[in-house]
Amino acid sequence: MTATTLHRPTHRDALSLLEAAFGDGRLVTVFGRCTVEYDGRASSTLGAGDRLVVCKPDGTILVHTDQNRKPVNWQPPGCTHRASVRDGRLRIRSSRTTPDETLDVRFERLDQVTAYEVNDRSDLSLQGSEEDLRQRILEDPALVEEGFEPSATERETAAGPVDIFGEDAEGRPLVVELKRRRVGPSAASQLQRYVEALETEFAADDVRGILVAPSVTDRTSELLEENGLGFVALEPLAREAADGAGD
Amino acid sequence: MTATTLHRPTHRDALSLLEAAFGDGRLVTVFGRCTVEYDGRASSTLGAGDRLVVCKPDGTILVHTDQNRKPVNWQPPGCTHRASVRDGRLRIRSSRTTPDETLDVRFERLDQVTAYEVNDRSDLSLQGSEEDLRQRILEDPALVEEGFEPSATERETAAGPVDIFGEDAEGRPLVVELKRRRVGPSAASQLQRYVEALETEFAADDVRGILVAPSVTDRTSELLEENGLGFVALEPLAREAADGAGD
DNA sequence: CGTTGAATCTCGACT
DNA sequence: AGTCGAGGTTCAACG
Repeated sequence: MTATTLHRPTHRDALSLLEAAFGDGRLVTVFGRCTVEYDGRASSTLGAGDRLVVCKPDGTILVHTDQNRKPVNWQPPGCTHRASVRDGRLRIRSSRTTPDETLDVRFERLDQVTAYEVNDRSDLSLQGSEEDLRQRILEDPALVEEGFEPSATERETAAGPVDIFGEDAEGRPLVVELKRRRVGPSAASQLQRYVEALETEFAADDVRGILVAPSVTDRTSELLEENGLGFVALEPLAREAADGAGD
Repeated sequence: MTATTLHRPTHRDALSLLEAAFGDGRLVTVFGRCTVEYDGRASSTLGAGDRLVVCKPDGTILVHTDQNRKPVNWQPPGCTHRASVRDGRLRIRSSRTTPDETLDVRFERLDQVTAYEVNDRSDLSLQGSEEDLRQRILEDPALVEEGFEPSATERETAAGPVDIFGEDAEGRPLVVELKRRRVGPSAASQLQRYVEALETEFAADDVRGILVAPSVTDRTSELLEENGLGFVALEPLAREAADGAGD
């Protein structure tokens, strides 16, 4: 039996299932009317309402309403779940240290409690990250510029590490800043700081900077021009139709 | 009845409940063995495993494994859920446009399907945010410095909007940058850019900058000194024991 | 441990 | 719809 369910259980019966499930590594969902209090890095209170509470065997707890991707309250992995009954009401408390944080869920009404046995050894395979973009360019540096020769990634500068560092066709230092999606002015000023840091380091004034991203905002485009920085439109994934690539 | 549950249903019975629930705004959970494919801003594939799938009436879909706070796959609010049966297997597809994104969940085994009616009008009350820190300072500007007189929040500069702008006891322009938690060098350079932008704007060289945060890293402290910027240790919430406030 | 930076960031606010 | 900035960001990598 991979799923054990109680419908409209008493708070004590719910407690029994929760304690058993916490003990043997099952994932638990509780649906009902509850209030939630959190105290830790910040603090919050949430009045009564119907919510889906998910307790994972790794110590994660999620409180979901009928809206939004983000849980309205939560605890990260590594927390300790404890269930109890106070004044005849089920309470789930999840806490951790460093930092000290506590989440309290008090149920006024229980609609359903379920414990699931989970078997999942499969890992997610994701494409389209900034890392993919880096790989793409290192395999074919001409995507940035004909004659570009990368010499290092994550090279340290006084302004922080740069994504790709190398030389252009004429032997000038070239800094490449990567962004996996459309970027604003912050990326341009970050690139400018790298260029300035390297010009100081080399006591030179011919360090070049190129921003590689799918597209940039208008203001960013101005900033790049003002600072003599370049831009190359490139997406982390090669698309069949390069429809909205240029901007 | 706020919760309707099917145990080990046929894929067709599950489809019926899903279609009904999607139609009348219920929240649905499906637990079973499934594969997941995503394509949109990035793309991913996930092999077969046991997962909890949550479909919210606002168009959110979450695929949770037994680990981590983050769903292994998801779609944000505003998506359209569609359920179907192909080759005798339940499939849930959630998609949207701008950007084009699709999530496909195919079930090999169904353990449980539940539809919940959710009533939740309660709003979260959160304390300890940067907004709280701003309030604290505007109510008592001396927390930053004796004689500080704020004149504007979110004042625009060439380097972007500054958190709090005003004058010090001697009438010099003063920029305050707020951070709700311990900060790194980026906050210091951001503040420096504000000061420089305002010195250009005023054609002056006496613009001051103060960083307000619970604490700063060592390197950041150096950066602040180098640039003649100030630092005030302050937390968004007044704590009973100001234990780790100074740094 | 803390520190750093990406993320299918999410989310709200504002233009 | 696009842009911007905060977040109890989360998360993994690295020192």
